[in-house]
Amino acid sequence: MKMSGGVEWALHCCVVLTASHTPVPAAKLAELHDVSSSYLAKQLQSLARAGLIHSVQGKSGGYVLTRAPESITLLDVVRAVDGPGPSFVCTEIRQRGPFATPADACTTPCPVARAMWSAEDAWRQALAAITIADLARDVDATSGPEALVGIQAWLGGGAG
Amino acid sequence: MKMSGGVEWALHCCVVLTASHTPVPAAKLAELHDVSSSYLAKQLQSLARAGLIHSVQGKSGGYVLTRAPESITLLDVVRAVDGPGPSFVCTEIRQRGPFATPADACTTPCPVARAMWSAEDAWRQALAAITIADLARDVDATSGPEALVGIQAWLGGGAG
DNA sequence: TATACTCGGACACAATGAGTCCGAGTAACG
DNA sequence: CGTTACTCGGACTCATTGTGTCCGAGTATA
Repeated sequence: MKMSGGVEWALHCCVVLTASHTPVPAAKLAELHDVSSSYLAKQLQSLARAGLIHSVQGKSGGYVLTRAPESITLLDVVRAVDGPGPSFVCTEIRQRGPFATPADACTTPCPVARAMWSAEDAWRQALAAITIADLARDVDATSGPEALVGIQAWLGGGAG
Repeated sequence: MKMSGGVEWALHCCVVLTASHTPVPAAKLAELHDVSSSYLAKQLQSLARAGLIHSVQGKSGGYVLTRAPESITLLDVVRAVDGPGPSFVCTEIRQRGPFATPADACTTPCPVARAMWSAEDAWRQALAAITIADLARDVDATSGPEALVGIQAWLGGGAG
């Protein structure tokens, strides 16, 4: 199992967007993180499609958070970028082979699938308990408050 | 994020192996589940490499569980088949770009990675709390005890 | 009205998972 | 004791998905 690397980029972008109330172009976010601008655009599009960020077109356009950072959870971002479906998919092999369980008896999901999904639920619950605001606070504590302030100024100014 | 489909097969095989104390060939497990014998062999090899099942070669060989079903957790199987590494990988983008965090300040992991890994830990913890014996018990309750008994007889007998 | 800048989706490439195959080794059997 | 038939084990090929790139449509600005 391997999570899409775009999730990391998207999360960092959300944290950075916390520091700006004016639209930030994708190119600027890409330069800030030193990643491919074209590919980052794809992740931002996913976030926009999910309604987490709003796209502003035109000359001084870019992306802005639609909600308060406190009301955007990691689960929202992961679902938007990595897809909403479950990672474990049940192919119902219990209904195949010489000892296939008859379809009548399959009113409840396969026990194997139930177990795997319960673990996934624990994962999602943990993700839903953390917000972008929590991350921003944590970054502040780790790198010092001056870091986000400097980024904020850089985002506002036109220079690279 | 997508989990390897082989995990499902491996789990079902472990449950089935619960019903037999004599070696079961991979071909028989494949026929029982109506899946590709060649591909299932790969998953069984992963389980054997991880020490969860023991391979017996020769004419009446096959696979047997090495430990009691109560002491084999879903996490063991998932780690064996799907790989032990974390699904979220941190590329340390905080150390890149114009506002890169200096390496000196990176004594602790990136806050983003910490959050994602904590969620993964919750997932692993949930998987570690469920054993193959639990699954077998659940299958018994769902499909009736006669199912596993029939399979047991079929595994022992030579007929298809 | 012209312009320059933005996003958005459509287009290639690479890595990983899915599936297959044949050879090495071993226990049973004559 | 030799033969045989059956087993696992690893090496190979193909399909799918993620990664990365590109150009065109649209809009606020000057």
